[in-house]
Amino acid sequence: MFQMHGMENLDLMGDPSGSMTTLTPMSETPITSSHHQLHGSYHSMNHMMSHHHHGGPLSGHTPGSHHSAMAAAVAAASLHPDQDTDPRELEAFAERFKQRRIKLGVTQADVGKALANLKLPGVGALSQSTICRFESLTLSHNNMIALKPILQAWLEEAEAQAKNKRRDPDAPSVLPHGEKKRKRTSIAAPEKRSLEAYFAVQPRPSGEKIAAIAEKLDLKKNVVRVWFCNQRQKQKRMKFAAQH
DNA sequence: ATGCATGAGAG
DNA sequence: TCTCATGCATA
Repeated sequence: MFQMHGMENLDLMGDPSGSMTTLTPMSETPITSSHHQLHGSYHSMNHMMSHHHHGGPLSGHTPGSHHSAMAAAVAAASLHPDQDTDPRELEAFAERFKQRRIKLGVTQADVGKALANLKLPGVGALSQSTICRFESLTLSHNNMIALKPILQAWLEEAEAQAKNKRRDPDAPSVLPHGEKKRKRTSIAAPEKRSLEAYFAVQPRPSGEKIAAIAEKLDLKKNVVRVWFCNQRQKQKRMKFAAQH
């Protein structure tokens, strides 16, 4: 149970040129998102709607002069860096968040949608995936820090309204019909094991190595490239980060 | 809950 | 090309 699949005699591991590539210590300002999109009609809408995160509105300054409710959140985030960037604090908050969210009878998807209603500058809706990942700490440290004040703002708002026993029967979504759906490639277990073996010795293979691996495993080069990218991202997620 | 994918931004 | 934030699709 340890088959080194397609690693036979392919010199994919040797790296004479010492291509250690970058070791970026996160020099940018990856704060949060700004995108609104509900359901995917990924047909012709796929390259125009998508997302548009990064360098988001929360990246350091408030465009224009529109601080309001978020000013508090932003202030909190910058006035107590220690507390807000502390992995344990994040972990504690994530747990509290989830518990209170459930107490309110709100789903992860609901929270994501509700964020858009908070009208915080540059803060739109988020997906169920992201809320789930926040709660389970499976986001990067920076991402957790960026999302915390936003989710905290939502939580406070939601609990305030819960007291007033507010209820809003929102209209169920009407899924746009018959649009092409994105298909998810599934990498078979044997191939995945090989990829993991390669990754263990070379997490950042060059384009040529990727091509070689792809051919060996009979996978699209892009699939292999993306697999490595996602694998690297995984390594950086809080859960496995040796920070706590 | 998580696998594979997209796209903006930065080299 | 890579990273990073994020999401659709699916198990």
